Amino acid sequence: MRSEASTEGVTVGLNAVIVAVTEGVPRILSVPWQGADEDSDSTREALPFGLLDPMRDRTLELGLRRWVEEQTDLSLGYVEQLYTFGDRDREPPGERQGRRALSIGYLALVKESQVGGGGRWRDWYSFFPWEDRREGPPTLIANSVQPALARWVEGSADSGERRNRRERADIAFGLGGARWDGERALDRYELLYEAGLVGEARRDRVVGQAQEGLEAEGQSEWPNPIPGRSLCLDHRRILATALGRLRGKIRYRPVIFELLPREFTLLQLQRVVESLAGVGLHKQNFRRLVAHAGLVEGTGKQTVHTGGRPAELFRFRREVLHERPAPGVGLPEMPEPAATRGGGLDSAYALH
Amino acid sequence: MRSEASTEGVTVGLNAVIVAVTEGVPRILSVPWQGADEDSDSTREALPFGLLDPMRDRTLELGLRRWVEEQTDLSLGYVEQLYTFGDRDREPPGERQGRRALSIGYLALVKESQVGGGGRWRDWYSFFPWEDRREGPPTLIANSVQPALARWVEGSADSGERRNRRERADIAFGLGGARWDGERALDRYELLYEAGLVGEARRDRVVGQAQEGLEAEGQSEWPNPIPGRSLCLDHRRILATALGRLRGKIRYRPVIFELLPREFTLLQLQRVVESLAGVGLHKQNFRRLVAHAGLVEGTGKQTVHTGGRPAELFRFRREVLHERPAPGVGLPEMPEPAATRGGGLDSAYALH
DNA sequence: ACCCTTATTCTCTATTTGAGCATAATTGAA
DNA sequence: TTCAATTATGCTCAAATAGAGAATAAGGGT
Repeated sequence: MRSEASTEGVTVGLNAVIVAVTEGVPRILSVPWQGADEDSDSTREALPFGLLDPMRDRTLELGLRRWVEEQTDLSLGYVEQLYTFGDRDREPPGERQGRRALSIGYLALVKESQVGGGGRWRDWYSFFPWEDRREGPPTLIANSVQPALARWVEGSADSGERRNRRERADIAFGLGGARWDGERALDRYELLYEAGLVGEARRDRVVGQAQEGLEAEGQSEWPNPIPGRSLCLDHRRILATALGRLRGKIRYRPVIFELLPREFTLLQLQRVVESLAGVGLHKQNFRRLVAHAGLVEGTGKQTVHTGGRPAELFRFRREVLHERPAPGVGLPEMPEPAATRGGGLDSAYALH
Repeated sequence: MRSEASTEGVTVGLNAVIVAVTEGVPRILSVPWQGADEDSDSTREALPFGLLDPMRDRTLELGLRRWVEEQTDLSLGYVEQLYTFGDRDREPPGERQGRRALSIGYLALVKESQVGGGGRWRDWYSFFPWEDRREGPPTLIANSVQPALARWVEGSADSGERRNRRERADIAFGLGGARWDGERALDRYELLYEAGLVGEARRDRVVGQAQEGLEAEGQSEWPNPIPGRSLCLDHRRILATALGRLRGKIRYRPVIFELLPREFTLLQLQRVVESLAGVGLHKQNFRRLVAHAGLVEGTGKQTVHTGGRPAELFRFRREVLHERPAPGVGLPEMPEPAATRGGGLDSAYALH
């Protein structure tokens, strides 16, 4: 059961989403990019990446660590493989040079203290403004995303396809009575890509999956993109994958402490969780949750106060790994967002 | 920030873990294997796999579907990418032919009706006998795994390393007061591999990460492997990844219905969940859970009875995707396994 | 002393779990 | 026909968890 095929000319790129949280802002490291993208300045930026050296790197993760440490002065703590992307059509035409490119995305977490002046630490939400709901659902969704998606839904001639699109849009963005699910960050980005609502789609000549009514190459017909910084190649897709994965992970593994100093206040911890989850949390209940779950333990020490009563310093409690099968900060199911209710796109269904 | 490296000679294999559940037994499809493994018959079997044809396959997943459908008469429903493996040292020496092999693992779910006579549908737990706890913790753990791991722990000269090993073993296998976590199937397999307790380790000449006291090549010193069917290359590792991932997934996405006919009884549903999760569930509470969560809805129809009172037929309720952010069967945290308590390996800690 | 800010403790209620008892509807055997 | 076995389904009760917020504590500044 082996099919013989020419696998020559495959290039393996290792891409790192390197995350840190500073002052409540989740940030990722980006680097300049001198590729052949024809698009504007916004895509002249990339995730740090390098090629796998098959003769040198014993494992993929070691390869990643090698050149991250060669090229930055970061020391990566937690590293996790995310996904391998290899769509032929997800590269800009200028980049395709006869060889097929795979990119393996990695998620790496570093502590705030590692955020130096060197690289560009971009606010993660500058790439996905619709993902930050700490202050409630962003107006961007009601003002831009929802109408644009509605147009995309209506843009299909086939009524079954319209239902399908409406369903996907509702579930991804929590419209029409559906609830917002922070972990679906990739679904949301992919949907916008398919609908031609992000710059990369235009660059790749994506025509929203049989986007009837629009000419494939009729560039004047492209809808206005939703705001949000682009990246070269498929790097914003990798970034969305990382966001969704990390949001899921913090719920059942104590990875959040990789982003914090050894000792921290509960509010610091809460802010880091909130910044990644993209939702605001109830302070007293959050405290009860992490304390009761045995995730943290108090050191006797106190902070030098910054504003109010001094807070106790806590540290991660390693023993929790013994006690619970899935120790994490178990985010609440967010309260129903009053804002976007009702005006949704309505429903149908398609799995995947 | 691109490092130039020779990426020639990389081969991309697409591997499928194709899962079905029949009569309460979770099964995966395997195929014969004529590779250069020197080991015994047990490794002459493989996951179905094929090579990516970079010129032909537009996406990785399409490539996978192409040759699965070419080579079997299965129609894959749900397909999900698992992980990309590329350790140089995880292939048997005979297989390394100058080129580096990456394997991208996929998980695919098919319905019971697809299980034909064609392939070999192996009981998933025949590869991982320690993972099936439906009848409580298997005696295999207390009888074989625990003592063998204890020897491995003691096999290190360095006391810090011993603590580290003990910690990992405890958490992975739920020993020493730690709780069993079904999703750590990969951790468990990797631990056994490192400890030289599975056949593949011997084949690959792994010396349990600085296994002092054993000669690297002194084959007579190898510990007896833990029972369980082997596979060629790193396929058992992919299989373990799939098991852990699927166990996690059924908790928050309704993928379980991909394995069931369109209409089913609640007991059928429960048996499928149990078979994958590897634990037994409380019947009445399971019923309450899935009904109350809105995951299923009754059709008026009844089964033709098989033994007792006829059961109502249910079907998956698509609308649940609108109502809950993470619809799944939310497994309970298993009751404390009375059997393995107390006799554990004791504790220390190491993240990851 | 009083106000502002943040921390921390508690209460109260509603919901979700865990466990098990009781009842219902079949089939097959006595 | 009646009973035993078997599976389905409904219901209860207590414990644990989650959501919301009041009340109190401990700092700084004016």
